[in-house]
Amino acid sequence: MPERYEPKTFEDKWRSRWGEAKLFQTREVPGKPKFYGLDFFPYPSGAGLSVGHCRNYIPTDVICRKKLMEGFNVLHPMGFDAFGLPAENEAISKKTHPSPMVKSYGENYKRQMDLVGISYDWSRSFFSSDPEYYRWTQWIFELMYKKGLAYRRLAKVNWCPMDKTVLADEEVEGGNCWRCGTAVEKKDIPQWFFKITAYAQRLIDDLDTVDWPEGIKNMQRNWIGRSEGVEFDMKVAFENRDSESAIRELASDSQIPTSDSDDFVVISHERGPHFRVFTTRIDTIFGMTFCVIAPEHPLVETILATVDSARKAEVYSYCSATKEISDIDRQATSREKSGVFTGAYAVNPANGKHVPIYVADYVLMGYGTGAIMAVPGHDQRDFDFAKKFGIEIIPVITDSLTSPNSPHQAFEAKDGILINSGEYDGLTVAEAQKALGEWMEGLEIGERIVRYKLRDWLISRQRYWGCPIPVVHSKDGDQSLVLEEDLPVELPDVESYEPADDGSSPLSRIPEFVNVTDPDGTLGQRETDTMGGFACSSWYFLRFCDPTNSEHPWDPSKAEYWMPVDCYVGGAEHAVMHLLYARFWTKVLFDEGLLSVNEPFQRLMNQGQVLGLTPYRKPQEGEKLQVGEEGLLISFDEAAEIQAKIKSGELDGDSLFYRWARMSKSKGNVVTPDEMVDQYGADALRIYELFVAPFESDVQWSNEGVAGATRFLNRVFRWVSEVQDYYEPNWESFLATEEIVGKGTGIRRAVHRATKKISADIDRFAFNTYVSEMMKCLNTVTDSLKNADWTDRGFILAMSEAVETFVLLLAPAAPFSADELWESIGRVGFTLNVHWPSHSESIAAEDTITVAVQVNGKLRDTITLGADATNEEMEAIALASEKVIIHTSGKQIQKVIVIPAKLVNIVAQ
RNA sequence: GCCCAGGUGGCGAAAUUGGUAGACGCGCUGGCUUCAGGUGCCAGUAUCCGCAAGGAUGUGAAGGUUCGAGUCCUUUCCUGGGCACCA
Repeated sequence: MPERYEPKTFEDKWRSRWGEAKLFQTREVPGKPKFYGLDFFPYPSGAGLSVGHCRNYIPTDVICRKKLMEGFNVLHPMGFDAFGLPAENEAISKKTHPSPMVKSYGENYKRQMDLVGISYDWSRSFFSSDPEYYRWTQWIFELMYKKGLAYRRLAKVNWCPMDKTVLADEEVEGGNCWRCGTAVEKKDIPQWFFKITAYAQRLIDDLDTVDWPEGIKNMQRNWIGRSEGVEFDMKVAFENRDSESAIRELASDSQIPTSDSDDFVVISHERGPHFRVFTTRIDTIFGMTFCVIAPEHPLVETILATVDSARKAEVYSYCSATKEISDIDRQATSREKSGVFTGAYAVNPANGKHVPIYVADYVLMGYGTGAIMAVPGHDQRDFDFAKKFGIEIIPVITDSLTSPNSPHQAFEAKDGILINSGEYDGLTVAEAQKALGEWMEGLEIGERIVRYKLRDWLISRQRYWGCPIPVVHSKDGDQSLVLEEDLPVELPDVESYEPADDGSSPLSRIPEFVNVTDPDGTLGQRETDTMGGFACSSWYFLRFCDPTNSEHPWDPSKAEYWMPVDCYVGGAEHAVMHLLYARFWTKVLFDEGLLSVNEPFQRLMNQGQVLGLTPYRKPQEGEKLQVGEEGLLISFDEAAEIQAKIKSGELDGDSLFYRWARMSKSKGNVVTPDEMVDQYGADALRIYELFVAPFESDVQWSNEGVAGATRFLNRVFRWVSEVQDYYEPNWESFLATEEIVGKGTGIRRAVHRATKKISADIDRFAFNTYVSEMMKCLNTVTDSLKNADWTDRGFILAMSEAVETFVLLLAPAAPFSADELWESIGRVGFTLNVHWPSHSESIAAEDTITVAVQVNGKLRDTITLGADATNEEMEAIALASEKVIIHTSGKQIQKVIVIPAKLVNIVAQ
């Protein structure tokens, strides 16, 4: 038995023994509780795993290993999200085919995961690009189609000119493609959508039933964007009677109602022009001093037909100018408001007032009705617009603390009292919203409704490397599903699969794929778009329950047993993509009776990122920077050169700087588990990753810390080897009858305390304190090794218990070392098959307590008492303390507060 | 602008319900072991004053509640993340 941690002498041995024993194979032993621990489905990149990935996989592994030891049936699978853009782009750049490429990358991932000792059941693994898997992705698509939840329509969609495909709304970040950062364009193409909007409310409501980080839940709520408000009709009025004839021509019904005002011709809203607006602040309706419609709003055409040619030209040029501005620019909040008066007026239904209708690009056609009532007194955007165009600002909500007439900004208070609002004066905002909503509903000019920002999920991609959409288009324009028995529609194996600039799919260039004969003999053409990668990852966790089923996507009884995922671990970057889609699919499958759960992931945890040190160089003259960058990424070699030049005075110190950045191959800051395992060992890497910071915090990687973990493991090995010769394997039965006195009690106390603390820490994802408790426990037991009396029987028994328990507590974090140590004390088999240690409260309890003694809340003394000391004893001894007497001299003791076993506070004045 | 998550030594951090702030580790300092050390062991390490005993200060800032606040309340500043002319 070595006195040091020498991982190279035993890691390979245990890796192969675990494999031979099929140690990680999922067991479904009847009568045991189940635990499903899952990591996010990774895309196997050519760069391989970094220590950042390990920060995801190691904690999940710790949890799963502990659950196994606690007697659970554990499902801990891993597979690969192989379809999709990143794989295809990587294959194109390497001039290879994605299929063999992702397989070899997946193999490399598996090798690295095994290297680190992650306990995955590889017998359940698959790639999302396997036909046996995507067959069922297509099957679920067909289910969606039959339920009316998958449909195709012409839509203005986000087009990435670099990746040459459309993107879902969730894949656009600040107007740019989430993968390549290119500005997206708008394009009109017929596209496939999933009707996720039908589930908007349930996707919000059921967030209350899952144990997820509050931040992720909020991001989903914001993304779905529920808002409650009132949608109502407004009549349009025109400036002069000349317009009336124009309207008469426009209206299908020539009967023009009479005017209800001397100055205006008013068209009834049933017959003539009218428009609807949506507002969340119906309570401010008396403050409406204008209306705004989006430049794309159909009402613009109607109004233009009625106005003089000069105004017509002005409005028309504004609307066409808007089309030239990109969405990103148009939606920049910093932009100054622009717009133009249309010549028409809207009639406020609440007070009959006529307010001008403007066209302005700050109102978007894509949300609500594309038209708003503008209340500059209580909406900052309307306020800015009113200021610029000199429109009246009427305050209608007041708050005793804030001036409603503030000239610099709108008063957007959500609570307050109504003023200037006729019969509604004096009501609160909430009361007025209810009253006005009911009033409008009574008159049938409006109704209270709920709106969502969420839009349907666009899944078509004009790319090769994805799951084919199992649809055939017939010549007459009909579309039909591929028969279930003909699934999967296999992706053809072709050499050339590059995307096309015109938005056509590469599959459309393959006649053998496109042209098919329908069962009824007619000629049809296959759909050539493929599904975006997120479709494939929306159900993989279900397939893991029954991965080799060739008759069904899964056996419902198996899904019922394993689902939901008890603990799902991955990065926060998927908050509104994968995590929303997977919830949606789960709900659809639940509604179909295929699942017994409504939510797929009961508990979600987001690990922090691992950041690598990244050198940058300030640009020299003529060099261009990427958008948002302050310097140019350089290699560490280049950084070293520049540093030498700075030292010699050739360059100034500002020309180089370092930054912590997410590890990526392109940044050259990746630290791989391979190099860490080689240098320090897998267990040292695991211990360090667990210990370095709280699970959810980002960490700045340093190799020095790994060396610290090695030191800890060294000390563990030295301790066990020292105890080894005296180790009593039957300590448990002896301890049951023999009473331990002296040094042994302290050892036992430390071990039982550690067992208690560690069991709780792992459950609450506090892996850093798990490791620190191991270190503390080790410090205690090795301290008692000094002047050890190996003739003391109690000491030997306690030490034997300590070694064995410690090794088991260590097992989830450092499984290689644990099994090696286990063997070295003569035990047979694997720690994973041994039951997790339990603790005794009475042994863990201290026999003395340290009482803090305060005078007026300041610590003045600490005293040690027997654990059974009463409050009265604590008080008496505290009052007798010399330091207390000094600090209370000349003062009157007002009262004494005693917290049992903790503290005495003497209040003196 | 809105919504989250955070601010604790030189550094990573700890502190179940309000009850001895800084556990555990890294780094650093001194000592021992060593031909040597990127080894191991021992001691020290929040700040300020002091030889020491001891004292004062101290969890971003300012108030408040309390016998007692890192923890609860109010205001505010800063950092990171997300959303954003969404009516």
